[in-house]
Amino acid sequence: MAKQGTLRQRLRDVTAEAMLEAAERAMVKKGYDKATMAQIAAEAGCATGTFYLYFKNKEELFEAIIARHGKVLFETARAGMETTDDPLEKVRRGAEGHLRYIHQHKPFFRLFLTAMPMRQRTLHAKLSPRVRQQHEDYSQLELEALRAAQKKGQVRRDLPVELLQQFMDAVGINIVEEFLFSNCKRSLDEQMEIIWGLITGGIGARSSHERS
Amino acid sequence: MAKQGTLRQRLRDVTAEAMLEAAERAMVKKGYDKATMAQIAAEAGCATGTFYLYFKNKEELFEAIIARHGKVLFETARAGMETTDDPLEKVRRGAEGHLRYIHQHKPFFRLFLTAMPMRQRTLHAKLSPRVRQQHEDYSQLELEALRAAQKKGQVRRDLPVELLQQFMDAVGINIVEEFLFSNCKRSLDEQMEIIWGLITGGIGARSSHERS
Amino acid sequence: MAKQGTLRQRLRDVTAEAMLEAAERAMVKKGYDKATMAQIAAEAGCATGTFYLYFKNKEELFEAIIARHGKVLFETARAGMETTDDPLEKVRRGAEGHLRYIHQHKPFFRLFLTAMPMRQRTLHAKLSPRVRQQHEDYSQLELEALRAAQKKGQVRRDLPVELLQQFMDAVGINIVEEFLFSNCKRSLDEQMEIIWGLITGGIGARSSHERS
Amino acid sequence: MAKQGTLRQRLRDVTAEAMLEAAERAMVKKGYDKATMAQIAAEAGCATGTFYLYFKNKEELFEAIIARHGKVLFETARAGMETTDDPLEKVRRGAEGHLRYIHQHKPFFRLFLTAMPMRQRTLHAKLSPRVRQQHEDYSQLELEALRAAQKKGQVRRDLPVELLQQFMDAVGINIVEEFLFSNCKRSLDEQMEIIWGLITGGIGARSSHERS
DNA sequence: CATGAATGAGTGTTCATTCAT
DNA sequence: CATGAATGAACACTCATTCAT
Repeated sequence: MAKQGTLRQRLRDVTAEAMLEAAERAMVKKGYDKATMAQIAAEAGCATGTFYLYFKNKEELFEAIIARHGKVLFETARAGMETTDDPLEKVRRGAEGHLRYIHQHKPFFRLFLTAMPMRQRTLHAKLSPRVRQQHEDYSQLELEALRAAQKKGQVRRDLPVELLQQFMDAVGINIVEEFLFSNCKRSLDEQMEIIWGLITGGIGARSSHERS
Repeated sequence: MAKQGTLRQRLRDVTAEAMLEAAERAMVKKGYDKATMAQIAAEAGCATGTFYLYFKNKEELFEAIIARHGKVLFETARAGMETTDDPLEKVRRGAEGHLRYIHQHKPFFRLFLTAMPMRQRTLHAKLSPRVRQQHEDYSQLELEALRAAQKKGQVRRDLPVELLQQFMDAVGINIVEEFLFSNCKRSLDEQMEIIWGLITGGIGARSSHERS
Repeated sequence: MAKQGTLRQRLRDVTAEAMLEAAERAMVKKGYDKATMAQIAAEAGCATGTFYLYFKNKEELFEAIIARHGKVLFETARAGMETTDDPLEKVRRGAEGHLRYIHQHKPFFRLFLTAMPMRQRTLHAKLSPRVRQQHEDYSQLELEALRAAQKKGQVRRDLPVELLQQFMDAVGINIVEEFLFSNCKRSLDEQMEIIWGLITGGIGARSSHERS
Repeated sequence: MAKQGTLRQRLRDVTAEAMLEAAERAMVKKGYDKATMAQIAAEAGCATGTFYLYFKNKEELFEAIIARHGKVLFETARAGMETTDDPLEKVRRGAEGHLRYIHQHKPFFRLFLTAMPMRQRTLHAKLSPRVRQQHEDYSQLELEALRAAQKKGQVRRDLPVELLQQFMDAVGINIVEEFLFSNCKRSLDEQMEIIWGLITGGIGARSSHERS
């Protein structure tokens, strides 16, 4: 019974995964609102009703798609952070992880930025609890690194870390948005360098500069 | 005839103005998509059909709302720029003008950022030609100021002014977005100081720093 | 008072006439349903409301247009009949009068056949009483002529005149319809000859044939 | 799979058939334009949306109704033609087939003649390709029969067969229209005899008469 | 589990008609 | 008489969701 349950569960997950992929494809093609459940089902090669066995409604379906990316995104970023001990470099590698993942999934992020169904684009938006948690966790790690960097004098001390983080997010997200929607020809590494240059300027060890 | 035309025109404008206000109120309340023409009309205290005497359709109605704000927004910003001759200060005052206006019209900008109907959130989005032009014009002024600032060594020279501007927009928009959607208690001036601090860091006269 | 009334009446008629012409132009251009009262008013160079001072509603406006043509059409046909004493020739000249008038007002008749608003195309349709009467009157004259022709052995006697008339109408109307809607290059006289040839065949003095 | 497909298809056809019948009933009652989709759905005992699973829109729904009748109408007429070898008799039986079918479906033909949605009443009107083809095919057969009849001296030779056919259509359609809209008490056979009598007169072997 | 036919509430838009000025 | 701004009922069509099979 237990084994069967597990097997069932595994099958269920595989199916759900396939459906998410199909739904993402359809939504990327048409946009969230204009992708009808019928089209999504056609893309998945199953009946409309079937989706409702796996997801409560269209919105939750989209949230699941987001969650699926969110999980990998934050895992990647966290993994990046752990490849070094230097606080500021931690932050940079985390950011780079983000950027790299987004780069590899441009169409989805275009969809995400463009068509969030709840129309709440802020980072604090009401995402699915799972993603929210993932974001929260990553956020904590980043804050810790920023605090350490402050201690080491790598970043300015006159502003709270929360604000520095907010600034980083702002720069990151919006510049990435530019890169996503414009036909940016710059390579990933060039982009990263530019973004990081700007961020460093903003959060950099100002006090020391000012002193000098 | 001319006078009558003027009178008619004036009445028309007053009515259109009132309708725009009502529509804005309704959309702010419900969001662009969910605010039905019926609700909007109710808010304006007139019949549905009446709106179609003044605006071709729902989308143009929204564009008119945007244009109405856009006009004042950019005029304010431009006026701010012209109160000084120092290039970098020009840029700062322009940005401050933006921020101040947005602050005074939070609900609308929440709507705007949240519910753009064409789902094109980039700054270069296809707005109504009028707004687009206004934005373009302001953009040119800002670029000129940035170039002058570069010449005077007030901002870094290693990046093209277009990129610096993009960075400023990114910071401005997204931080403002934060302020709009979170319950930010900071005063306008505090906000401006923070934003400008970060921006200055990013675009600041880096070359000299690096030399040192 | 009486004179003034007459003057007023004359002015009224002139105005109404102009409105009818304008309305016909607009409807011919767009079709009955698609010609909006606004467009019609624009064509007439007056306000929408003005039409409702002269005609109860759109349908009566159209009926008035029909009546205006009907009057002349039947007068022409009747006049034609009275230019001869031979019964069958009377009938022919009446028919020719019809055809000639229709020919000179193709656009209107296309409109009429195409877009009758009450969607009642039969000749016995509920036209405005005036036109109905005019049609009735002409019909009587034609029947009398046919009866006389029967007596003289010019047309078959085995069918009632009403049926012969019906047959004539049928041929006339539908062949004319063909001529109106197809790009018929035949001259009016050629057309008339063909139609009359067919009609003569149908109603012609059969009894003599049968004897032979 | 094939069997299932056939079963599904069969069910679909049955449903579509029922919907067509209901729609025809509703439209016959109210007229094409005034029969709303809601009323039609009520007549069919289903929801509005359901119709859109079977027909793209109201116009195609009507076209399907027409096509359904057209198919049987022309098949009946053709079958009638093939029951004899005499050319003129072929033509007569074809016409009789038409008349008989129309007689059995008076309400529909009243609707058809009254409310053609595209407002193109000519016989060459833009019907659905299927019906158009069916009409075309039958038309060809009739023309061949007329040509054969001309050769045998059964019908006049001084006019092209196309014109004779046009004449027949004209008489047929319009007389039938009369019969449909007036309260004609004549039996089908009587009607046919009359129509055929008139047609024979028009297209009859004139040349021989003229010679005599 | 899967299906897909059926649902029906919901919406933007048009336009003949009215009526205060 | 003339105006034309305002009206608001009416309608075709869509699509997320359900449920009998």
